[in-house]
Amino acid sequence: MHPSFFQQPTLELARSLIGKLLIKETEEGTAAGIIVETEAYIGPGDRAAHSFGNRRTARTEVMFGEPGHAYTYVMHTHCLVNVVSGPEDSPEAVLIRAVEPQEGLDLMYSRRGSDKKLYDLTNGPGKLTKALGIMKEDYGRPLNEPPLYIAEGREPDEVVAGPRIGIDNSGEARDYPWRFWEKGNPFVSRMRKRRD
DNA sequence: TTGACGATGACCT
DNA sequence: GGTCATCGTCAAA
Repeated sequence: MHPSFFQQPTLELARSLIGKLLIKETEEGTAAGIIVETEAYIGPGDRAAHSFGNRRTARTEVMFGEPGHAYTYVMHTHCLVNVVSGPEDSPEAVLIRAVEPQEGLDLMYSRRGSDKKLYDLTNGPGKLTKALGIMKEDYGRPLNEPPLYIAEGREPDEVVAGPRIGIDNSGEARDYPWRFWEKGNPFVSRMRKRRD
């Protein structure tokens, strides 16, 4: 995508990313998937964001830079990937939560396990990074050129919004409808129990 | 230097 | 429904 694509407001970008293609090239080969689920994290006023209150650390540093770069983050035994959004000094990002396998299926199976069901390859933020070969070393990489980039995919079906997942300890931010997904797509991650 | 803590996933009952 | 693996990050000591 042209760099200007990433300059739209974070919530619009999160919605616009649905249907786009996320591609990772490695020595093993290329793997790519259509983005079907995202979540927006708008630092300054979002308790669920790592950059809440403009918190600036080595980890959140990339979010303070230009949009369109990768923010990778290690969670337990997994790596998650975000698209940095918002202008410079606005620490915002969009988490890629799920993709639909598009290219490099053999690679995905070898990385995730050949016994896996197709839908289980990439239907979660930690799963898709492993399937595509995205690692913490991708931190800060520009997303408009190889080896990690986003390109036109297909026109998504109906895109709907709802509360984000896995942030139950984030106060009022827990209920913000900042999660977007393609309605009915079988590769969207499963709903988790929420405290209500 | 240390310890508490996850934007998760796999596996078990 | 629940447990736990396993490690980088960050703030406090």
